[in-house]
Amino acid sequence: MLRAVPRTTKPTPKTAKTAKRTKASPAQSTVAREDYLECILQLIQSKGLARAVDIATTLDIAQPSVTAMTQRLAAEGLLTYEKYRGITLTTEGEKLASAIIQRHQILTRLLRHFGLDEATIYRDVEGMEHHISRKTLNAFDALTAELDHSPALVARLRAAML
Amino acid sequence: MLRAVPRTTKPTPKTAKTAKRTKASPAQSTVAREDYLECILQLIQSKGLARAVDIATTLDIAQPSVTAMTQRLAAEGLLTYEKYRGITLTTEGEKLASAIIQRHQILTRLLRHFGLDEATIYRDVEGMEHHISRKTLNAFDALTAELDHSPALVARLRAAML
DNA sequence: CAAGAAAGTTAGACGCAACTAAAATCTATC
DNA sequence: GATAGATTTTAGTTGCGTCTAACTTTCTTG
Repeated sequence: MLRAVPRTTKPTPKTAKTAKRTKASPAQSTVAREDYLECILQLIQSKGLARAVDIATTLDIAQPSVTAMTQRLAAEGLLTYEKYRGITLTTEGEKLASAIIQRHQILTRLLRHFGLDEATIYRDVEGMEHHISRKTLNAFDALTAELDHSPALVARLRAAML
Repeated sequence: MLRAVPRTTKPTPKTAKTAKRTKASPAQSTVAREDYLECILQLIQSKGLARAVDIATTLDIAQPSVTAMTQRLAAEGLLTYEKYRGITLTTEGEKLASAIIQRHQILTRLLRHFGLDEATIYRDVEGMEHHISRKTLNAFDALTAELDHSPALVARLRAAML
């Protein structure tokens, strides 16, 4: 049984937060959106076009979900889309997608220095990539450059990880 | 107008995926869950108890949301909870929360080496922490140790970031 | 060029995690 | 010990991103 606790802990300093929650602005860049854009640009680059089937397979989601998201992205001006026809990224969408892919690569290059298995690298990058600021990304990029030409450092690192 | 595209791109090698989507297992550790656990343990450590008001303030969410999540976490055996009384972490919940906090600290220590503003560090850590494997975390930890006693390396890094 | 197969879409539903408004309970104080 | 104020919970919605089933359109192939 838990005993009730006196409420006299302190007047609860409400210092922490001010912003009252950003009521879902229209074209907010969410995780799923970024995954779709990344996938779409990659398909276009590798196959010349991005089909719903392939997007669904790559992202491991059902096809109707692709249609739904495609329509959202179109409404937000990130891609052009015509029923039963094809998908094209707008200039804005392509710029965004490129940035996403670049971010993905920066992260991947960094993690590769640690001698992790590719599956782990992939999962972690997939997870982290949507939450990294440009500033931190720059730091990771610089770090990767250092590791690139410091085999000794990399060796020490890997040794310390065991 | 978009022209339809011939479907002869290739038989679409379905190599990518096999697992058919893990239908939401009962006690899956999601981002929100981890945020709550982290917050609860920190409140307990700093104030001696975790009240719903404080959790709500800290996480910047409404109080009813705290109640809802508290009940879920209780149902999953991560905490003990009695209506209108208090919250206690179970052994399992506390272990999990500790790991989450440790992960948070490892990430924070790494990012601090890059000379970023605290707000950026905090946001990025908050974002990334839920998506990093133990393996990568170990690497980050080793990396931090290296940076700790290599001011020259840190200096080169920061210079490269400008 | 007419099936049949493949791809895409619509419709309807669900789970998560949040919200507001209103009710219930607890604490403190007179 | 009653009651005002703080805290917590219930009830009812919402939006996102997913799903399945069923339907439509497009492509391929004999």
